[in-house]
Amino acid sequence: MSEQARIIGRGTWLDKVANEIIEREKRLGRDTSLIRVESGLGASGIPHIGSVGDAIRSYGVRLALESAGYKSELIAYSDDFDGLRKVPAGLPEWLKDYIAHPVCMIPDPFGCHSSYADHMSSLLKEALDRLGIEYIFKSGAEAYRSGTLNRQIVEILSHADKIGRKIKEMVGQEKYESTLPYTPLCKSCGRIYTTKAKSFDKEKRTVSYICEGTELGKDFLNGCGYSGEARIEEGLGKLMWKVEFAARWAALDIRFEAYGKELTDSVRINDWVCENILGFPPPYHVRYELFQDKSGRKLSKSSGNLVTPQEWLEYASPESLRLLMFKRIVGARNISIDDIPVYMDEFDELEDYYFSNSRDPNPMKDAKLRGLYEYSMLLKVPERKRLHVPYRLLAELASFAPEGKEVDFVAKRLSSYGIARELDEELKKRIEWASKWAKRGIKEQMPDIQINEQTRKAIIEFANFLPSCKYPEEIQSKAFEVLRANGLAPTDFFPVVYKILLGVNRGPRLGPYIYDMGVERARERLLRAAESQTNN
RNA sequence: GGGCCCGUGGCUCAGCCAGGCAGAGCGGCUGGCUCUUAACCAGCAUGUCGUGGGUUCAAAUCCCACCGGGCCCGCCA
Repeated sequence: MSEQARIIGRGTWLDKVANEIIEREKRLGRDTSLIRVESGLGASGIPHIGSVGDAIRSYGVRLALESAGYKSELIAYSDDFDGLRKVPAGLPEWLKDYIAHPVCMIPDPFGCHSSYADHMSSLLKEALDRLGIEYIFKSGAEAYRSGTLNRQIVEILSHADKIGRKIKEMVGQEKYESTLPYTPLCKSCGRIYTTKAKSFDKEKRTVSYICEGTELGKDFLNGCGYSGEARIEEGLGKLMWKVEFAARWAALDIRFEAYGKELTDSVRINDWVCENILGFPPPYHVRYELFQDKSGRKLSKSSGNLVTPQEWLEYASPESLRLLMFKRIVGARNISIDDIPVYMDEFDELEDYYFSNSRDPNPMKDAKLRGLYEYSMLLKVPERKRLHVPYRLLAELASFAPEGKEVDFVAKRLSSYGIARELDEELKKRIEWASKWAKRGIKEQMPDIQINEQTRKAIIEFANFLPSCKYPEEIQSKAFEVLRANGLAPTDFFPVVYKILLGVNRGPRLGPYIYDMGVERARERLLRAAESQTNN
């Protein structure tokens, strides 16, 4: 119990993992002058929040290793030589002609990058850059081309029978008892996966193959019938997934890699291959749950619940996303863009804690909270607390701010509430995030309003008076003047006005609001609404 | 067939990985401020922490079994 009470590093799971890696490396007696960690970058589809999550977490482990006094670096390895398995939802139909072609050899459907893979991994790299994640980029295709994996490929192919039997034993898959775990790029049709590797010539370092087709999903994909030989040195072929990680780990000297739970079996086999065929103790692993939407379903483009890092960073700070990933590794997380305010405020709370004088009575929790903050800031802690304004307040204010004037409008409000006196860059960014969030996906539609004759008269009268108003209070007074003159109660009048201007039946004090949005514009909106009712 | 996750106030969830008085936001309700309207202020929650066992001085948290919901693997990558 006393040894359990020891605080490791900064008290987070990142420190615990780093510590376990270090202990293990010492036990193995390996050189620890550089502890390299890896994260895979998928290149077969639009990157979602989980793809960057893997990299963010790996980078966190890197920081924790360095924090413990060990040099470390993160390799971001792009699977750009994988074949396209299906056309992702939302991408052009013509891509189906490229099924089973390596994604690095498919044209970019968006037309802005040199290939499909380049486009996808650029999105990922851009997100990582914005998140302050440092990494060394490696392209899988380039690794094959340059011979990085040659030694491992030869070892694996030389022991293919042994590996095939082991795979059968471990997961029951029989395929590799009769096929080499290597898929050459067909010299005739340019596809991988459709080729079946028949035999390996260790002397010539070639694989002979026939392009005979393969099952992909539910369909069978016909081969082109070509048969030929692939030389390992040319890099025109790749290892199958059940053994590819192992080759990478050994070739790049990887000591840690996290993985999502769907890869469990694959990692088990790769670990075995790494250890027993390549003689390299496999990296230390942590397994994490996949990110799901609020109803517990998998995030996917076709379900329309995809959360991309780009989207997140449009509405929220990089540190909020880093916090989400660092907070814990265990358990599943249901995430949704709707919850952005929660994550933003959570970060502010953590920052408040960090800079406050009160301490959690449990030293471990205290350490963890402080550590979590430091890691979320990538260990670059500011001098003092930044200004915190509840995200929902910003969003609320921005939601009825006149279009294009959100920042000024919200800043003015905050100032009048005494929350924030001046508008600095930090606050400006926050307002922009909250404002985009609040206004996301709203369709410009005239709300369905019932206006009775009395109210319509009052609204028209009020609207026509607006252009002559010079002060907010003038507008406010006029509103009451008009509604009384027409024998209306405030509840007959205001909700309708708000509904027309904002789409909801409540809102900010009317005078200043109309003043801010512009009297001409308000007049036009009110008249249009009042008149459209006449026609019904 | 194998593995995993989730189940906490009306709703959405945090807390669980390193046990220490059951929490937050939203919604709702009451009152204040306001020329009724956003914001703001004060107040309001008798919660089987899915169920049943176990460990412990102490369990939402750790262990076992079960129930309900969901996911992954068992093609391929």
